[in-house]
Amino acid sequence: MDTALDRAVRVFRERGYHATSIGDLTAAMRLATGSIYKAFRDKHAVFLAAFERYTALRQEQTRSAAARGATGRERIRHVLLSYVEHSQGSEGRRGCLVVGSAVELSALDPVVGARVNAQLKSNESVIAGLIREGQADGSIPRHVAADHTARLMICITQGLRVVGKARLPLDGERLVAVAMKLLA
Amino acid sequence: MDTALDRAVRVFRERGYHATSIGDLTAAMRLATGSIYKAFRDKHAVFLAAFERYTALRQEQTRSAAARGATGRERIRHVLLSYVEHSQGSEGRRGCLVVGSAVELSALDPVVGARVNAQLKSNESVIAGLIREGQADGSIPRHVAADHTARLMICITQGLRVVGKARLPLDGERLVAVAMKLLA
DNA sequence: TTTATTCGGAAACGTCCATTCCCTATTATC
DNA sequence: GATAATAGGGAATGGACGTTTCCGAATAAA
Repeated sequence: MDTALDRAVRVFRERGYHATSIGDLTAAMRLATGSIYKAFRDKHAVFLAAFERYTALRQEQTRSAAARGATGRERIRHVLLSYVEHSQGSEGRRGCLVVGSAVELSALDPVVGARVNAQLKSNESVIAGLIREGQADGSIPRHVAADHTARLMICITQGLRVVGKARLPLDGERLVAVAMKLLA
Repeated sequence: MDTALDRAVRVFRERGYHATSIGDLTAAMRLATGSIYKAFRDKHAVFLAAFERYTALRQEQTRSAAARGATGRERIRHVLLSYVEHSQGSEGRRGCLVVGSAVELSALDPVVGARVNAQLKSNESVIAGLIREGQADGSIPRHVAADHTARLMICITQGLRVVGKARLPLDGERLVAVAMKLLA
């Protein structure tokens, strides 16, 4: 079931919600129509489950990226680098389910809207936490405004996914080097 | 016809492409079905025309925002401020047609994909031009990498639209103040 | 006044979609 | 070994969508 959901995640990331038909889902999930409707109430429920699974996976990936750094500053650098990597190439073209949901559904679907909002806030507080960590360990100056800088970094990460989906090439090292000025 | 197209822009921004039915368009454009199909080949053509009109309008708005500043640096500040303003409140909830198209259509619709790509590159070169302008007038240090900084700023602007659509509040002055560190 | 033409409106059509229903294996229970 | 229960597959259905076509009104030309 989880592998079927992973396949659903993939389709929703590529096509978005409305452009994904039940036929697309049956093909991708290798499940017949009836089986999908036995496991989920409707298409919307499949999407919500896929969204949940996607965010859990991404949170884990971000966590492990952060763990690659020793200081708060280095942790943020690795998180940003990881975002750039995920926004590039075939993975980038596949897109981010959070960004996709925010753009396509957030305004008209309160349930999805709430989850997107919660996810962005959660990501933001992770970044803000890393900034404060860096200020505690001395790798980030005290005068950096943790909250506003974190919010701007969220904008950068979400923007990276948009730009990546549009196939603009992203030079990870250089881009992140510029972004790190925000922590000066 | 142009006012009808403006109304189409509005619907597409709010609902995206796939969630907008011809019925939505007739209601918004105050045109009957037959009239729309007399003016445009199909729904896709309406969307393309709306996209064209939207980008023209936004380009003009950005231009006039830039004109509010005296130096290259100040021009960029006003452009960023203008983006934050447009990403907030009801205008923000309405969304950006470029971001929406990038996320929803770019990967599967080559025509739209090309236009989105071109639009992003155009915006990026405007920013890069302003950075070089600032370097010429002394308001921006020479060591700033115009191209990479411009690309990162595009990420910020596109990310702002995503975050704005998700209804996170944006403190324009503070956010832009942080972003201006990229020009240090 | 009559004819030709253009423009907008609305009904009609065929397709595709989400959802339901029913059938068939397979597993568990007695 | 027979039966009940469950899970999966696939055809059927009702509705909505994009598109086409036809009709009437208004305008311009003769």
